Amino acid sequence: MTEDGGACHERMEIRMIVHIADDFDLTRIAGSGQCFRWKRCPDGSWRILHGDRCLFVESLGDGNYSFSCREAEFDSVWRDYFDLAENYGAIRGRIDPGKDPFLWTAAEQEKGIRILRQNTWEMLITFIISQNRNIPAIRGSVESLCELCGEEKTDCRGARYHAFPSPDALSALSGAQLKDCRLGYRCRFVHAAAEAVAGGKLDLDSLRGVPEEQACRALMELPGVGVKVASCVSLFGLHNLNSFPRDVWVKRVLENEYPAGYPFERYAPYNGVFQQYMFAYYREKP
DNA sequence: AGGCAGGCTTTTA
DNA sequence: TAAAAGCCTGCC
Repeated sequence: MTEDGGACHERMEIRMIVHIADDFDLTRIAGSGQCFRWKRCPDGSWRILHGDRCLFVESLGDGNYSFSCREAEFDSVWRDYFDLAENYGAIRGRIDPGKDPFLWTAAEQEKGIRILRQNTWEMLITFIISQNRNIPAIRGSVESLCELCGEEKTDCRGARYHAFPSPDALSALSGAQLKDCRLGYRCRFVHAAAEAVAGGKLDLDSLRGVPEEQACRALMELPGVGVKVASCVSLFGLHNLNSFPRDVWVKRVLENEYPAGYPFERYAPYNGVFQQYMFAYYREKP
């Protein structure tokens, strides 16, 4: 039907249609500051990189989505990545608009966000990089790292991409190479984290399922990992939905909207989900 | 002892 | 020029 601007190379991608009745807004997830390797394609689909995999997802409306994978891969990889077993509508339903109008508005406005189950190692490096930087700058550095030492792959549309670097690949980089990724003073933090994980001193898999506070303590033994970065790794990499990262925006929310204190007990064990609504909502506010 | 100011690299708006 | 999904050090 419509020509592709003359650049219509044949697509070999497999497509399957998935119906998702629960919250699932690709644009909001992409903008929520938890993933830095999603890219919107000119055709409106999203290219999503996860580990060494690449997926294209597109919203078709009415809760239907096109996924560029077979059912087996959807079931074994992406259902988990998108946390589709969790009911985010029900989590939002725990907010009483009368008791907490601010959080209710934030959640209503940012409806569609989910907490992705991302790779713990990738989250550790990404959030070490994130400190004192805005989201576009974080994206740039992560992408540079991946191009520098991530395995080169080809996606189902024939384009090249780089997987996130392995701990070994990253720990093998020289200081000068890391500097080229515009990491600044975070260079030594990234290198130390890569050495710790590659050398087996820090076993990220062993942190799964352990209490959030214990996991954060272990992460904070790394230089450059404080409370904020550790809680991001806990929430986005270990999927501890009660972890509550306090960045500058969330601190503003707590100061401005909850001067008498925020009711953490009321929202356990989903404090991290509500944190995402508040973060995204406040960041977009004029 | 624990709370706080200042510094740190670079990009973005 | 200030601020950015912060952390570390040194000082009191």
